[in-house]
Amino acid sequence: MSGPATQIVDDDPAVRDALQWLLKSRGVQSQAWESADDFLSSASRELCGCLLLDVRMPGMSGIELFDRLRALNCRLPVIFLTGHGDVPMAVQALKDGAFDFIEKPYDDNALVDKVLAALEHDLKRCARENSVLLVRQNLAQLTQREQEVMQLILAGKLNKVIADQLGIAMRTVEVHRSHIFEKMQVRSAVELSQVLGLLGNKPEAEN
Amino acid sequence: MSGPATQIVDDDPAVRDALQWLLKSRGVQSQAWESADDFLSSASRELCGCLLLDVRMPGMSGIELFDRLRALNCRLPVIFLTGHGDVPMAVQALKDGAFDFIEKPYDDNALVDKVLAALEHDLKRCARENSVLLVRQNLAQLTQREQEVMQLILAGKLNKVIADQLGIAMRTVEVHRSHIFEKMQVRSAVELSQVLGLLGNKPEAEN
DNA sequence: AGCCGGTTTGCGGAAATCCACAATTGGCGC
DNA sequence: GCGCCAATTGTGGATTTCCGCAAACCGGCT
Repeated sequence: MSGPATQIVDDDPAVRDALQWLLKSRGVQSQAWESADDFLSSASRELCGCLLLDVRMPGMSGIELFDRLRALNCRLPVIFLTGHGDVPMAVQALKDGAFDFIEKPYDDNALVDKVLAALEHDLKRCARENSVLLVRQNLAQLTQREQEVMQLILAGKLNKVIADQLGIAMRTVEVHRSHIFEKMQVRSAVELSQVLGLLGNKPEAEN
Repeated sequence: MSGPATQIVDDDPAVRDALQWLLKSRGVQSQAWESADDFLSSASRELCGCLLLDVRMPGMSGIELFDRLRALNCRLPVIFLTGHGDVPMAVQALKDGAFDFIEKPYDDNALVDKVLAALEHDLKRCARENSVLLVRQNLAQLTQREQEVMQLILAGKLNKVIADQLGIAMRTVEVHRSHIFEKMQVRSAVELSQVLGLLGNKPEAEN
């Protein structure tokens, strides 16, 4: 559980050892896996850090593992490693959201730099992810009715209008309103809209 | 000025003609330029569409032109074309925000698809850009004082508190407030915060 | 039946917002 | 100096928000 670590997936034991040794020498923790299935079945999807994936492996390829993880809503930054990379493959991987794409043989310093960049990137991502999660949790404990009222509040409507529109008394709207603020841990409609603004805005959308 | 068009920059006349013919046959307007300098000096930076850049050219390379444009705050999607592309170059270009990277010889259909994707992408970008521009214009006509007050409003503070903090009467704050809403073309603090939320959220951040 | 939580409503008052009307001050340009 | 504009303030009233206190209804669970 500790800090951010690098997950290495490569079928070649020599490569795994070399990478682990290299990273360890630079103070980067890492775990290594022999195959994509191995990683998928054992690793937590909640972790923070980055992935170093070999493209060509027996069984599931690195690319396929990447796709699987994205489908599983795992946003860990992925650095591909390949000895037979071609341009179209690299381009596709990057456009699909891979963090980097490195050809073997790799330069030690360059690789470490990219890993460090990925780790730093993921720290920010995790921070964002966590605040988004918090907001979602707050949002989840809102009643159906409260969510309706919230929508109307965010639409900038006055309590009076909301009451009319929902066919209820203004007082009721006021009660909902205060419950919403309480559960969402904000103290004004402005804060509410700002907090909610975090949800729709992923700084990294596919280009 | 018409609709979105593709700007082609390639030193080889045969390639330019082939591309223009290909695009025209698919209903895509295009303009061609012989060199990066040529394009830079003649083309408007306000247009909408996409760029098709040859990487290797006498004088300024496509990559360099790309960097120049980014420095000039031009966000047009760029598709690189190259006959001697290597993986690191493609990766760097994509990480720097290029839209795509195609090797020559290219497949006609694939290239057109990518161009169309870029054009569609740019339509959305332009739409976003325009609304952002509008907001900026509104923001620009706010007085110094009004901007200060706006910040405090967005911080969720009450008029009374704002008045204290700025050392002015509450009435003055109210006046500023109404001026702000008027100039920003919104009718409540909630709308204001939503409109302002558009500014900080570029869907495309560098990875 | 009894309890609980969501939804609803009313009353009444404190606080805040919104606004029209009115006015003063100070800087800037013609 | 005069006009213009930003910034400032005041008065007073209409409207809205915010809240505590109280209570009713209903569906689900024990």
